[in-house]
Amino acid sequence: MPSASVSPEIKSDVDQVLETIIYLYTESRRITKELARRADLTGPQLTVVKILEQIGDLSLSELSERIRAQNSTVTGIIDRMEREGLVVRERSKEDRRVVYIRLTPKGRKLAEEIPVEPMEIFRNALQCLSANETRELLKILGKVARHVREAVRAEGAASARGG
Amino acid sequence: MPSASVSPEIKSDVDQVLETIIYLYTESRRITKELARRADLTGPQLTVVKILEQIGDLSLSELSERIRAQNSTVTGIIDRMEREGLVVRERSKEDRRVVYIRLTPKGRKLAEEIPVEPMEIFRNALQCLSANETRELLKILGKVARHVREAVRAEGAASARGG
DNA sequence: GAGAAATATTTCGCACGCTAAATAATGCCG
DNA sequence: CGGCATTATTTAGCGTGCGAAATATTTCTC
Repeated sequence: MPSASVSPEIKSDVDQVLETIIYLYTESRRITKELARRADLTGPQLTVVKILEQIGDLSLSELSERIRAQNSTVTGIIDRMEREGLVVRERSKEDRRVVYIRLTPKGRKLAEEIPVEPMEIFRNALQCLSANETRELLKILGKVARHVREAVRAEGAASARGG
Repeated sequence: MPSASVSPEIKSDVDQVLETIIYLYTESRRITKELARRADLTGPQLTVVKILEQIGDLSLSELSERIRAQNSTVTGIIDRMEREGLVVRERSKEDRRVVYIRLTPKGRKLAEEIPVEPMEIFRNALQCLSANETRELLKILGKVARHVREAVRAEGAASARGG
């Protein structure tokens, strides 16, 4: 997890914002992992179980998209979950390239036993803000994200020219 | 990277904030990785090289703390960097338990060739905000972080009682 | 000053997470 | 119909990332 805060002593507001975002993100992962551990799952496995519980069967690609990971990554996660008897793979009848991932009864039972959604603590913390604050936060963060997106595009163009 | 946005259709402000934070974080990692790739480095390796360039020699523990990773993780990163001749390990004379990590000339040269700090794009985007917006952002994010910390403490206490 | 507790690093085993290449099945176009 | 690009998934190889145990060294304590 690279974060590279090079001079931790005198921190500008900007660096503090960075720091806080990194804290919030890593903490949310840590929480997911901790919740998962209680059910003998890993973080990503808990995420998968909860998604399948709420949405139903998904193809591997759909699942990958949901959890923002590559297909090859999810293949591995599903391999291990299948080994543990939490899910099964089922080839689609319509398109035999597609594999659906389905919770087994064991997987479903386990999902039900974990009432808290992975991001719950994080979400609760955000709900402690007033509606105004939330809107303001969203507005400002949105602006930052927009600038990052632009910079990324510019960066991409520069390197395409040979950066 | 578990993110579990279960219903992507109707998103509340809260979920959008979450989404944006995740976007900003993952994007900042992607950018580090892309910058690194141009110098035949990995993301964490670039981070290490830049930290050592700016701060000087660090013990493995100090380095771990900087990049917010476990010692065992950093041991691996340094192993590979040493193999590539970018850094050397040197045992401390005062405390022979301690290992200092030092850039080789090759490593230093490489660091100098990468002028952009890993988080530069991200930092620039934040600097596009007005001073007021930055303060406001910091204030609100700080509040969120405080609530998360409290929730985490409460959570910890609950599980200690047998959660 | 010897044994115990503490500290710094490494080793081990496992689970992501990525890219590139391989495999399998579908659709398209002449 | 036959080949060919496209799409879905898996395989292979590598680099993190973590926790627990092992190792080496220092410090503390009696």
